[in-house]
Amino acid sequence: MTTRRPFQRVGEETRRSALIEATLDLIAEGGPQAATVRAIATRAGVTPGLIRHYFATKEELVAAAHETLMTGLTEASMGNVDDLPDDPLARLAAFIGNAVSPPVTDTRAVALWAASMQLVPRDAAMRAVHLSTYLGFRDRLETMLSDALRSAGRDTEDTRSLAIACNALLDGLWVEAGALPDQFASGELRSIAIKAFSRLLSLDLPEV
Amino acid sequence: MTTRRPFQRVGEETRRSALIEATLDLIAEGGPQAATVRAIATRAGVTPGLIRHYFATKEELVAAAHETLMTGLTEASMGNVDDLPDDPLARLAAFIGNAVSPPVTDTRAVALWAASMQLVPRDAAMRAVHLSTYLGFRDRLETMLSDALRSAGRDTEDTRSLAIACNALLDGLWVEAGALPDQFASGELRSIAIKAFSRLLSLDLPEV
DNA sequence: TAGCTAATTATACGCTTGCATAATTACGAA
DNA sequence: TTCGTAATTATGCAAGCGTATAATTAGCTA
Repeated sequence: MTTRRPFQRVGEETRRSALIEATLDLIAEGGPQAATVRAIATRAGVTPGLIRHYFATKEELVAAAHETLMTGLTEASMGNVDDLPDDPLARLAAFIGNAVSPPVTDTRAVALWAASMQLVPRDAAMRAVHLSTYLGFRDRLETMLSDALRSAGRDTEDTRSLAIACNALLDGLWVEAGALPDQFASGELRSIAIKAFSRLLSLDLPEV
Repeated sequence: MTTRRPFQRVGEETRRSALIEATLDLIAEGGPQAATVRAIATRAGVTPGLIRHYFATKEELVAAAHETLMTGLTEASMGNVDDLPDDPLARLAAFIGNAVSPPVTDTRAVALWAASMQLVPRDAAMRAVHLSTYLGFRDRLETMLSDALRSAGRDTEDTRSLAIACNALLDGLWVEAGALPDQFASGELRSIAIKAFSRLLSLDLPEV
């Protein structure tokens, strides 16, 4: 008679997030191929079958992991912006600074994001999550942009186009910061981002 | 007695590039995991064993495909810029337009780029390649930027910072164009890019 | 025309994968 | 305290993977 592995029952939310965390860790370390059902289960301290109990398919688990990651990044970019005084320019500047500085610019996060981007074109669930998180970030940015422009008496701008460009700028800086952290002095990207936004918007954003 | 599949002998270069093309096509259509040895062989019109004859390992084939693609991308971004009249603004505008339009903005290019980005943080060789191609592109861009600024009598700008920002902007737009092609109207990104550059540089770049 | 050799096909092996399903057990409810 | 049930483990399967190796054949050379 062989002894069965002992286990504890844990709340559903705890288990789901443990599985998601394990998935993110594995992808960050070894790319998407490393995140096999068995490896995820081991990392999460459970057996593979349990994954099936919480996620109908592995695809579903990976999509959930991606959503968790991206939502976390957006929140980290928001940082303490909500606590700032009600100055649209200062708030926008703070948001920009957060988005291109640690902990948002994290090697692990960029690697994870890159891994996800591989799946986006092919996987409908991933594409849906990517679209919604992308638009979520961009919409937040667009709101701040139009607030800032309005506060300067310029409310006739094409904020959609501006938001697309600004979002792309932040994305690009974020990727390079994560991929080549040694190429940029500490704070250099923040300064570059603020200056670029100032010129893009023809606004004088505060550097600190 | 079963009949063996008839075949033709073809030059080595032809076979290699056929296999590389098949690999790129498959990744474009179904992501990296769709590019199996068997699928690649079928697409290239040969049997799987032949791959082993030209590439010691599948990894080697994928690396060759990656190099082929990236080389082609750089060339496509340059496009016909060299044939243009010697107007720095027009040349810069053409370069920008190319970088955010088909065929540069291609799903398979973005997917492959993402695949390599994910290796960059933990693979020294990939990091070196990424750094050199990144800097190569950025340096080319910086040259065009300073040419354009000088032609407008503004040669005191911090072109390094500008190039970093402009490069990030192009990268971000390029990625989104490849990841979410349906989110942007045809030519929209080109127009957005030109306008954004115009404001970033305080130059009036031609839209066509 | 004959023969040699490299290009190509054919076959098979060992692993890993995701997923289904059956067996068990922890733990709250009664 | 007992019991029911949902959470968890255990087992297995079918398919697909990359790769190794043997068998064939196309096409050049002499």
